[in-house]
Amino acid sequence: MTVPTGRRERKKAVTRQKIADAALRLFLERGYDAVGIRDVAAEADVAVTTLFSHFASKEALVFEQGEDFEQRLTRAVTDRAPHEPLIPALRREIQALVRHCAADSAAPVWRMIDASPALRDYEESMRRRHAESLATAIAADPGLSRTPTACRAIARFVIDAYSLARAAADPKATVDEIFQMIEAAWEVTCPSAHSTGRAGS
Amino acid sequence: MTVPTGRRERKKAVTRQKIADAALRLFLERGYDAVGIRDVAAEADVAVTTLFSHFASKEALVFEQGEDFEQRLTRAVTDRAPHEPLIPALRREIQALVRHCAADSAAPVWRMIDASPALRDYEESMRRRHAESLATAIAADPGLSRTPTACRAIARFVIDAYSLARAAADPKATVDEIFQMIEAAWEVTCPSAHSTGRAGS
DNA sequence: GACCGTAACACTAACGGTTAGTGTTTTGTA
DNA sequence: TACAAAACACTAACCGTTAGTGTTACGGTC
Repeated sequence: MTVPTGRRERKKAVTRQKIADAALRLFLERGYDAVGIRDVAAEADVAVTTLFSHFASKEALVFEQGEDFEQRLTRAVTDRAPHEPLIPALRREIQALVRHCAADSAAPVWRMIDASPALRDYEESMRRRHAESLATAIAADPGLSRTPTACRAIARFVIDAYSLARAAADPKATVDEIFQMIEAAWEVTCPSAHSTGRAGS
Repeated sequence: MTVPTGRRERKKAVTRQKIADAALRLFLERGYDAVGIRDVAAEADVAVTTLFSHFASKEALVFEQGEDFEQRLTRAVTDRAPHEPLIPALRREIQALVRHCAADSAAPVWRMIDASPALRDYEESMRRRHAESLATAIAADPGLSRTPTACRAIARFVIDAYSLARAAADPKATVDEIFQMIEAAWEVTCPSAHSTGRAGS
């Protein structure tokens, strides 16, 4: 039983945060590649092995924090209004996510990520996992009965939109442009014949 | 001056092939993760540094061989018949590439790749570079004047189709299904008028 | 044919991320 | 209070990769 109440949990969270803070501070100060794991561990005053018991990799020190990404996308699907069409809901969420990166107080972090190939690769492979979750969420919605392949494809396209928009000069316009394409791609997968209208349930 | 005729070039190519062969043999025998760089170097009877002067990384030992991928895609764009539409040409090429992986004598290699996260990640980040080349090729075609964003998006979608199809139970059908979506997405970017669904910004 | 610049190759040693192995302390619960 | 589990620490290593330093073999030139 035992609701994992917990002092231990709290201490663990504190240690984790201490590590994450130290890492981010050093990374922003000296640059991601110029800071070693041993530096971070020393700065956070923990052992290297302790660091790795909290974070799976060096890259995770950057990403595995308040990243709602996956949840926010799947919830944009599952929690949308009863008859709201899928694609606009996703577009709105992607817009919000992109805005959050571009104009945020956390902009230096994203500049750092863009500056390091290791971090960019890590992010992309993360996003691929997110795409799979998103595909599952879409496939699970009884209102839109599409093939698994169509769901997976659309999920990838949405992630592509995010990825391209984040690198673009005008992120907002980029999202809009790509989502027009996604909308068209989605409608053509509609099971009930095809025309402009969508079938809903 | 001097077509780089060459005994030296030949010897270099031989060494490179010797390394690649040794690597592939060991990888297939014991599994990619169970074989170290030092093992490969020893098997090929070269020094570790020599190995790395021929291949940029361990993963490159698997991929950096007869991989036409990038060229084949860009050529499918640039070398297609004068008035042949873009998307069907790309679809044909992707079909060929997927078939080549799935039913080939080289199937064990692809099974090995799918079994190793490191290799999968490497492949994906490779494909992303390929997508950029493809986008450039599409953007350079004077026959289809689309925005850079539309070109980049379509290029990504095409790569997604390849990626999803390779993992699917029925690759051919998967390519066909996703390319119907891509076709729709591409047509909606046509510069020659048509009512836009909404106003954008 | 001797000569020189260059590129391939080798060897040692190391660096940086990551993990195994082995305790030691803390903490929740019996 | 005692015990099991989990966090934490430390050493030492593994593995991919690179720097530094030579040595050798080739190709083009005089």
